[in-house]
Amino acid sequence: MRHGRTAISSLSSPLIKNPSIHLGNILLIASLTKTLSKSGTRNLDPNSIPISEPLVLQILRKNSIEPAKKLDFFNWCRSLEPNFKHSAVTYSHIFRTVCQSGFIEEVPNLLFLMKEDGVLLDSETFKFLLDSFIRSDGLFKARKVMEACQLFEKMVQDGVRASCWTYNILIDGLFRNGRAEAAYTLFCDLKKKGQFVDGVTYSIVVLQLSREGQLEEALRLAEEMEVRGFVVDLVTITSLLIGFHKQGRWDWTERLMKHIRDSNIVPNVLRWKANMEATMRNPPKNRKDNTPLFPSKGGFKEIMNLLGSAGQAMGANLDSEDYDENSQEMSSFETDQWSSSPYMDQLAANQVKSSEHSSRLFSLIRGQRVQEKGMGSFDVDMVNTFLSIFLAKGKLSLACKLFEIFTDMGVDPVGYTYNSIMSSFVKKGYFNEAWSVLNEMDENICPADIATYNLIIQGLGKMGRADIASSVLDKLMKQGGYLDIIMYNTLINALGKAGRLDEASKLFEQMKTSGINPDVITYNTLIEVHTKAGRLKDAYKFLKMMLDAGCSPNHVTDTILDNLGKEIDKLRMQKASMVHTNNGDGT
DNA sequence: TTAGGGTTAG
Repeated sequence: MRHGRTAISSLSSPLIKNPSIHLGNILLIASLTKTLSKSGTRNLDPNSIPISEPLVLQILRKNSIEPAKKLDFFNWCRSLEPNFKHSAVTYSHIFRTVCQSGFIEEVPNLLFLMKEDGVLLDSETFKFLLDSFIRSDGLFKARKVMEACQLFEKMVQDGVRASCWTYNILIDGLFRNGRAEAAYTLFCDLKKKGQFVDGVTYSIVVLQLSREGQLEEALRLAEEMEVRGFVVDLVTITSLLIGFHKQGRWDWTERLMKHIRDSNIVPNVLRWKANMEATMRNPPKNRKDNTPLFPSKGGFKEIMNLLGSAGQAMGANLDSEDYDENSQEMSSFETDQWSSSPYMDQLAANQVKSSEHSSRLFSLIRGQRVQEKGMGSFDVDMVNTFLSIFLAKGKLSLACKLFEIFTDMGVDPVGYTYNSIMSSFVKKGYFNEAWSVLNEMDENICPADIATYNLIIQGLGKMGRADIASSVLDKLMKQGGYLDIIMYNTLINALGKAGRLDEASKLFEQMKTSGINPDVITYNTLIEVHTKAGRLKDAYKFLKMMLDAGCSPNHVTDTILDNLGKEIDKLRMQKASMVHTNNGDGT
């Protein structure tokens, strides 16, 4: 009851002047009254209900009230009387409400009001806001790097305590949003000052270096971690191992072992992997069945329809007959025969039992790390990681077997697992399989996320159906989704490969206007598709743009530029020979 | 159950 004595009924009159607010608050007042009578308030007199903080919180916590109306209510309370102030808890609530429901643009104004109310942002909410601004996990999360940076500076100025945690969100966000330079500089500065750097900070930087193929530097940092007393843990090691794998440098694991104090981790990871492979080498039961992977409820029907006649085949189950009729690519499938599969039956029938032989090898209790419990304690994320490594190597059979073991242990595959499997089907050109998984993927089992959409676009691009991609995008946008950098890059690639270079360039512009900084992949893709199309001037234009933007080329750029160089030479030769021929004619 | 590992380019 710390705030005013204003009665609700007397407040409804000024609101009527603003119809939209009025409508929202009629509902709120009704709900408020209901809440009060439920909580046993006696002699409910609408003229004497004070707006108090507990009441405000009660309203804000109600799931049945739309976020927009909560915001209306929040502002309405504030307009009641000049002295009304929301509390820190209420601000924390309203921030979560607006961020989680797509009203992130309300944040600056709310911060302003907060300052006016003399309320200081607590560090939890600070972390939450920073995270909302800079990361892009879900379909509906906004991503605004510049705003995030400004928010960060402002908060630190206002006296909110920065921590390793907040800096890590910032560094990771900068890396993920094409600002590697800024991220790395920040990391080095913090290190120099000896502040706000912990094992996770190192792990974030090691990951980025590994991704970029800068393995020497990544290893050096891992070594530095040890020297400075931070544990090189499983997450960091996994990042490095994936980097090694991508460069085909498994031999580097020895160097890694030398650097790591806990000498058991790397051997354990490798032994775990070897055991897994051995288990999978045991002849699978290979019983063919045509049971759908997932209980069918449909979904993505619209996309299937768009594909027209090709869509006929898309509902097809995993049936080996299909492959023989298809391209050469398909016939290699025979040598990498997965089992399809008793486990899938179980999955479909919702009867997942635990199996005897495999559960001893892999215990999947989330959060337990290998250094604590030895090799039986990898978590779900670890399995997903290796699944991806197998898939990237094109070992679908191994990957599917792992998937079976995984589900057999009673672990529900997460969306990521489905995305991985579909994605590698798409990469190998098994579109029917990919679409059938997609078709069966019920929104309730695993909601489609941005990665799902990304692989659809990738698949459509590979099928040479970039034309359909825009329809998929429409569907995504209608659901309130947004495009992330991977989506843009994938689309640009798909359009470029389809020879629709102007559209690709248009998308590039759109990407910049929407505040997403093109990264090295964007530029590489643009240079590559323009080179292949013989538009060398344009290719060169994008190269220049890349350097001007301060985006450093990487090893992939080298390969692409080699090709560009060759094309330019070829053109010179042609010109020279033409001149030569002309001269020859002349003499 | 709280920030980091698994999706995009050659």
